[in-house]
Amino acid sequence: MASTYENILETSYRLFAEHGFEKTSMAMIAKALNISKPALYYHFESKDAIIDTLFEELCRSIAFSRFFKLQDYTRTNFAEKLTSDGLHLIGSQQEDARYSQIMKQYQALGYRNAKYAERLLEILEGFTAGFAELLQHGAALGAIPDDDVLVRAQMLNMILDSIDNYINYGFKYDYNAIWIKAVADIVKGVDHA
Amino acid sequence: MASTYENILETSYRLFAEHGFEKTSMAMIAKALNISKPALYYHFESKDAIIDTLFEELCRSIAFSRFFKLQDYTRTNFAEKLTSDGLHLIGSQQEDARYSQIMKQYQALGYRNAKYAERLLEILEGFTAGFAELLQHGAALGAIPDDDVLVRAQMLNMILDSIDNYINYGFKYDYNAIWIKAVADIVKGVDHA
DNA sequence: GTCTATATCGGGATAGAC
DNA sequence: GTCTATCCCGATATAGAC
Repeated sequence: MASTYENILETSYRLFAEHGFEKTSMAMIAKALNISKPALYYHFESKDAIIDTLFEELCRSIAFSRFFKLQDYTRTNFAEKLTSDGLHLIGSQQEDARYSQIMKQYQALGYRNAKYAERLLEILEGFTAGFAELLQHGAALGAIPDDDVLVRAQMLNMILDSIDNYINYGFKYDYNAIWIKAVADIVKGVDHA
Repeated sequence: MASTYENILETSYRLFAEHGFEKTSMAMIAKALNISKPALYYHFESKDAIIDTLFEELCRSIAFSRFFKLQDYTRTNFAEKLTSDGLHLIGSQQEDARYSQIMKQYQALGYRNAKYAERLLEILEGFTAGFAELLQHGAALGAIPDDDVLVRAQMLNMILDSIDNYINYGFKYDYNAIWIKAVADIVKGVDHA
């Protein structure tokens, strides 16, 4: 049996994804949980506190190193591994529609509260840095060209981020083909014997 | 002297970009214009009506064909023209910070009102279709390879969309280099004598 | 077309009992 | 930890005069 605290977070997450932060009132959350508003306020001092807590949880769950493990990449499997790790990430986001919907709202919150914008930028920068490190590693292995590593990393990051967004928009692009081609363009220029 | 109607739209646009739709009250808009709230309601029946009108204006101003003109592309200038047209679009968005901030809010609105989401998808799809047509044209000219035209078009669209987003985030990527490399990857595989 | 004044509603948040 | 009842505020929106 989950604690009330956890139930609140879980239900809030669902309602926020469905209706947005602004249109989800404390009354709605309470009703969905079959508890009263003051009971909510016992666990969280404000609606913003719920939003904040969810945000911190989400941020912790996103990290480049959770999806791309540098030590597994070798000269011969580099392109193949980069492809499959990316496809795995794409697949996991295609399954969880709520994730992108919530994240987009935190982006919007960034206007009024710099904290959100900064934290999200950190995550994106983390991915760019992760790709840069990975490509550097690949270049050192001789698996990919060693020029323009940063620009290549930024492109991979953008493509992956876009794929995430477009999935959320409901586009029926062939994301796997796009990612495969993106990786192919990155590794292009090196022969593999 | 601009009409009150136009002044309302202009001022609303500015305030919405600065504070967001929800935190911009009708009272704020009225005050900024030195008119009263009821005067606002004379011109627009609701706050949503202002938001809607701005949205329609914005949508009309965005069209693939405004930036990329098919008839100007030839076999020899194809890559060069695709690059410069894209850079031009990127440059114009770097100058207008408000544009992306407003657009992101309309994206967020899409949750509760499908109309916004659908219209924005139409625009994005218009760009993808535009790139597809352009690349098809380029392939017919012999300027670029003729395989995977759709995937290539989707990638260009994603990169351009991402660049727009990242500019808004405040990232200091080298966007010109990214776009140039994206175009180079697209045209790769064809010799130009 | 614009004003003053006001109605009305829904939201977040709290007091105090159990 | 949870409840009932209530406060308070700010928002949209309107009535009716000028």
